[in-house]
Amino acid sequence: MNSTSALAELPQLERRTLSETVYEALADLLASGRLAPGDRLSLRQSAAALGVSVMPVREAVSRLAADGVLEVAPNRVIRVPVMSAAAFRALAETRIAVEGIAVARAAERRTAEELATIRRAEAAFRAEAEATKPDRTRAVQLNRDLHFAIYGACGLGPLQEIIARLWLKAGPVINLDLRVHPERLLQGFALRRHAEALAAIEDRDAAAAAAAIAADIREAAEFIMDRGGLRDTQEED
Amino acid sequence: MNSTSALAELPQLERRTLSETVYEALADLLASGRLAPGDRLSLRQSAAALGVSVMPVREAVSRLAADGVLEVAPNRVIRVPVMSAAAFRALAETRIAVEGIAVARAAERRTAEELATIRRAEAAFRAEAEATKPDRTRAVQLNRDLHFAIYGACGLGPLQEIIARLWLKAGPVINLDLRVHPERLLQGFALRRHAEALAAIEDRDAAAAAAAIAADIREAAEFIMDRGGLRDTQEED
DNA sequence: GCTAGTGATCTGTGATCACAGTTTGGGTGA
DNA sequence: TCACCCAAACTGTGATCACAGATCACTAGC
Repeated sequence: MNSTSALAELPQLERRTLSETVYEALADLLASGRLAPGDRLSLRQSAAALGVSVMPVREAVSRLAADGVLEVAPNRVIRVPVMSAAAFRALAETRIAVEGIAVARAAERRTAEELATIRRAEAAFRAEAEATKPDRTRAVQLNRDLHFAIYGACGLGPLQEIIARLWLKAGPVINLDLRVHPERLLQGFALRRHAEALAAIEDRDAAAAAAAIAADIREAAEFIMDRGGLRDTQEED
Repeated sequence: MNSTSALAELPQLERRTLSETVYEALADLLASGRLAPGDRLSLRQSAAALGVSVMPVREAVSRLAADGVLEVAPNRVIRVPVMSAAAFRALAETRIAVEGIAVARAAERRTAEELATIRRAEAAFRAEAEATKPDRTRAVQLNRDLHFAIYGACGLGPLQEIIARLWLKAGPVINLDLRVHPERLLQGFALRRHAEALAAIEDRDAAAAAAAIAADIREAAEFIMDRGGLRDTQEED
């Protein structure tokens, strides 16, 4: 060992377990709405589809189930929870409260670089949403990127993790709705709220930023609830 | 089937898996501070101690690890995370923000019954704390009961789950400190803040209730940080 | 023609085995 | 006496097997 100082600079390469990979694959399926509320999941089938044994899938599913993103019925059936309108409303209100805190803090504490990142993310989403033929999947991803660019400036790691879990939980409902009613994208509600949030963050106006994000969340939730996008009872697919 | 109406009254008995039982056992160990930051955990030893195979322990540990309550080092060593002072501060600030929301909502929405429950919980904690020879373990449990009696009145299920996870994460640090410095209980900080919170909830004064809980959390956190209760680096036990 | 029952096949859960990587402790070398 | 090294025992991870319970298609009986 002749150059210990050089070795110290080596980045600690993270150990990726199969379980983690499977978790991310499932989480992506849920966040993008390809797994819809009520859809069932089989350990063996998922394992076969992913080319692994059931073990990693078990661990990933149990983590998702612990977060309420999946649920195992007393029949031992794994499925994406079917949220009642009341549950969805409670989730939306929780998001408004928690994400409101994050945005408010972000507005107060954002650095110039963080502001630049947020601005870029806003522009990227705007470009996609205003495109003549917007790609919904991409728009969803860019919307997520924008929100988390904002939350990333709040300076509170635990809060960001909480929000990530809330998004995972709300993801299937929101993205399923977006697949069925893509016109919501075109109405530009989100665009307006994002612009308001960006302006407020530029001005370091915490209250206005929180209000903009709250309106963004509330309008999307109300749109979905008005459309009856929530099934009160499970349907067969 | 001659009495279908009677069958309909049967309570849906929940299925308890071994993993769940193990999870609760480990969570209790962590929440009560019997597992301290830095302590290591072995799957096989835990399984042997609980009289089960490693499988249920694996699932329980993976859930705990997903919540950041346990961590698996790149060496594949499972241990209770050693929080830096900065991480602990961030956790405390997150708790102040999130639990502040819950208390504020509880103050506005609490029913008479919920208020009675909170009042009883406050009296129980006070009785234990003012006892001539208070039982620390019991006091910790009663403190937890009081806080969650309040949060239970906020009307937002997802928010309560978030707070439960935050408590699980902070539990080892706080309760370890309480074991080392039991005198904090006697100084009555918590008692005063609890009384303030109770009074504010009675008056439906959301801001005052949030301030009281914020002070409760902040004072406990500052006490711990002043005492140097946080190890920046791991120690062997 | 319709319902009740029955067996094959699926489900998740738990136990056990196999494996690669890590830690550790005892011994051997200088 | 100290440093090094090697082997045994441990670690979590993944695969496989066994099992009880649930589901579903099908058939026997009315």
